[in-house]
Amino acid sequence: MNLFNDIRALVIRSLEDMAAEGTLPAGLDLSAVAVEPPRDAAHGDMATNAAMVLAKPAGMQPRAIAEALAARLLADSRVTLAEVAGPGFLNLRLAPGVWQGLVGAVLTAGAGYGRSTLGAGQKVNVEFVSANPTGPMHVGHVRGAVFGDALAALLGFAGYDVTREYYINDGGAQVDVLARSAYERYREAHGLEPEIREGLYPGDYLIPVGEALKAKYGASLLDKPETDWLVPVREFATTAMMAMIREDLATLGVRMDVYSSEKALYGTGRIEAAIDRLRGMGLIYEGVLEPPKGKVPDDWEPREQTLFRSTAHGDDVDRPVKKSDGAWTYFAPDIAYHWDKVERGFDQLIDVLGADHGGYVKRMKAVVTALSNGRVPLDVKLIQLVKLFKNGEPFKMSKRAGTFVTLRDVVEQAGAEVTRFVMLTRKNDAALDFDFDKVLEQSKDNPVFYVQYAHARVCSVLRKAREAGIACDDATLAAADLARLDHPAELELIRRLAEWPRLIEIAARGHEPHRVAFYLYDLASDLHGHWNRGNEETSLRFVQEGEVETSQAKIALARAVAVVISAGLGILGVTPAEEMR
RNA sequence: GACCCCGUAGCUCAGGGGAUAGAGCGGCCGCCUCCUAAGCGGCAGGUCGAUGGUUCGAAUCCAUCCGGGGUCGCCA
Repeated sequence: MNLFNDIRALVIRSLEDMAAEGTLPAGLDLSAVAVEPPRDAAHGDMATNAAMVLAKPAGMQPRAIAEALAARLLADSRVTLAEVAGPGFLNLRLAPGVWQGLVGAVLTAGAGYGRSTLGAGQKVNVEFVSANPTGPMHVGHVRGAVFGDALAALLGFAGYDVTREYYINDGGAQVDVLARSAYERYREAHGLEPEIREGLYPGDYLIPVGEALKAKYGASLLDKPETDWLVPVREFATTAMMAMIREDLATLGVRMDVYSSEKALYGTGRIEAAIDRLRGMGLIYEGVLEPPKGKVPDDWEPREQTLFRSTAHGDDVDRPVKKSDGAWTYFAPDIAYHWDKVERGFDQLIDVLGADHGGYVKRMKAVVTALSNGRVPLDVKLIQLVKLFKNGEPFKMSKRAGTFVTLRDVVEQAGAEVTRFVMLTRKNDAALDFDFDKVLEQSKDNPVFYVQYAHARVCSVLRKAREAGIACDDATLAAADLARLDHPAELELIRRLAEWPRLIEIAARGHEPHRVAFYLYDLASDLHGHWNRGNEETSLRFVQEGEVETSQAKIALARAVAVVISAGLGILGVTPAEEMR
């Protein structure tokens, strides 16, 4: 149920009819024809740009097209007014019954209102978080986790078949560092002084891992060379870290469908196979890179490496897949991993990465383009920094000192739901200020509270109505005499509800879950405004003393608002509040 | 030096090529005998960083500059 799509379909059909009867030339491209809410509500309910878009290709005056189109649209019972305005807009007014009927449709569809078939069941893989398994998740990971999870939910709502996936970076040098760090804690568990050298992970979170190693291995790993204990300790520690990370994610309300391991790609021949495939395309060669201009690293010296010709697909320089010592770079298993995703049949890949990985985007896109023969698009969403504040003062964190702010710190202080909502009140590529005090403030300055309050107000109305003996289940409300919703303020609120399915499609197409948060804020604002109008105009209050049928119609509207807020919060991973106390 | 992101009201930010560019905060003025005033309404505040270009139409797309941030072979 998307009224804008319905009316657009009507416009398109009318244009095709006009072409068939010769009013318009045949074979026009109608893809740019749009039906949108006008900027100014005084212009009408909906506006189409058809006449302006088609004027040139049709070789006609915009006005002539608009007028002919208007005449046709008026033949439809839903359209009550169609007038040409401005440079050639066709402004439409719809019959009140169309809007009133929407309230019933929302209540009938319930949580499904706004669901779209846009995705047409296409398989989309959203890879997000992918934090190194070397410690607990910190605040920097939180935003990516929330963003990825909400994006996945949004795409699911828009009709895509979504897989949430975590790529475990358990194959590189950092997990060896983890193993050495854990080994020191193991020694500590045996009463020895741990040597947390420069470069090791100093965090306390490894102390229980050391204890657990002692419980499992006793003293058998003490005084052994690293070559003896590195592999088992690494295995043990990464498993422990991943268990911790899964718990962290659960704390935030994030659940992955698939965990993929980098390490599992080694020794299977899949990295080699992926590189060979690229080699077969002429995209792998041995060569020496130019030193970067401007800022040359101190220890730069030209070396021959195995390179991927990413410049063939839009990158700026070719990228090494092997280090000078012959080992794979991080890039190589990632190539194999993305190939694996392509092979698993995904129609679209999305990687959610920290903004500091921006330099990685072009080569990754080049890989996916090459390995899928251009079939699979990869969209990389870069997540900007979160700056923490407390009482307006910057909140410092330092990973090196082991005193970084963890995901759990954030969730314990702010709560998972508040954290999720606030993290989505900015576009992914804009930095975000997160103030522990502000996000918990119970006032309209706090968008989480503001939206929750709107939902709670509707719940309050329903409680009052039930106390007054008015039946308020959704089925009854949907069948109410909705024609009684004839006040301009009521119709305005309904128009906002009508935008919800459209908003979903726009947000899904752009991979922009923040739009949902902004929409909910606007909807909540409309509800609060309407509520207060009831102070002066008592006929606008939802519960009308002694008038059951009118009350039911008005309550149906309130309930429809709550249904949409609830659905929107659901996408963001937030539970709607029944009351604010 | 190259690449990526950002630049919109005093501040924080929205704005899928459309009409007179919006919201919140801050400032000023109002609204509770009344379903939650934890709220609402109004006023003031803009050369959309700059200059060109594409277009019937540009904050939006392209180019070039300016300013801020990030990244830049053998880390992941």
